[in-house]
Amino acid sequence: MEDRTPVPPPHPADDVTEHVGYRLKRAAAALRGAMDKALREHGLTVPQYACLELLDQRPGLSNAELARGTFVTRQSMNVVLRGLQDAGLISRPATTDHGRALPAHLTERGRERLHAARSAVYAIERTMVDAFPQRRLAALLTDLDRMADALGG
Amino acid sequence: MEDRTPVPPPHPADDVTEHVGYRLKRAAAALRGAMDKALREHGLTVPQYACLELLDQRPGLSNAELARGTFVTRQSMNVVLRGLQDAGLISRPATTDHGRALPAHLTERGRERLHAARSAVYAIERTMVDAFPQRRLAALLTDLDRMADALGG
DNA sequence: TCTTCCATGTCAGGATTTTGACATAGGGGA
DNA sequence: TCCCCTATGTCAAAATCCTGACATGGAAGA
Repeated sequence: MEDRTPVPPPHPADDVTEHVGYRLKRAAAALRGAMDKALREHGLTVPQYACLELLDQRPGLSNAELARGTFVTRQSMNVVLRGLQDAGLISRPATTDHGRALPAHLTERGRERLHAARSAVYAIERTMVDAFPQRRLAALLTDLDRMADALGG
Repeated sequence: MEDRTPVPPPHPADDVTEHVGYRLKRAAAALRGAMDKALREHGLTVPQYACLELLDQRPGLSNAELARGTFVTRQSMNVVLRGLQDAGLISRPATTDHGRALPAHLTERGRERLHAARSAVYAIERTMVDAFPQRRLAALLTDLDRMADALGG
């Protein structure tokens, strides 16, 4: 169709705020802020919630796997897990008979806390999705993924 | 309480990785990582680069204004500015005759450093944009903005 | 004028995250 | 078997960022 792009229009924009990176950062910052505020009322931080959510869907994940799933380092996830463990929201065996990875699991308290916080987070998700035409949702998701893939995410 | 949701169609996905928030976080993390790696070769951090870029387009911005423009707190931007000032990349008057805001400006060294780093960052931007159909770029930008606006960004 | 309010710059403290490093466990070849 | 390579968990130190707080400058209104 209109492959009529004589000049490189991707982003010759003279204004940084027109760049994809800037918009992405802005949206991510807004999301982070909203989640941070909402989760504070449930006594959770964003990484903690992400960890619980991941463990709920895929029980038995190890520290390193959780770190990759939440886009932080192993070391960061390690302190997050300790916090959750001290709060009694997850459990981890002290040793394992095979390998080094220690599988983590939600406790009953962890499940309850997650379910309580989830509604608040879902409301935020809903707010985001309702902010633009729904027919574009699928495209948005795939485009975000493609960008991440292209950057080696 | 809440009447049970008749239908949660936006994203009834059972998998967290299907959520907009997750994708957004993933893309932002990938971008951050790529920029971090590229800018390190130029002796800059991501916030430092963002600050220089903003100052190049809008000279005279104050600490608080830069903070809002880069989505960090005033305090964080303050240490960033000190670092840039110590490195001789920006200049800030010690006092002002009117008000409290201290207008910052790029030095010649700052401009040179920015121009050098800019090419690396633009290459990343290009990689992102080329990862999806070009006709969707405008929609993506506006949708990201709408999400941020909806969340109070 | 004076008083209230908001924005700004800055300090102090703590929380979070990262970088760097090390030892261990397991798999795959030579 | 032995060696190499990768992955994992963990420690230590530093960097980064945020929350809370305070004092100042200016504007708006009584």
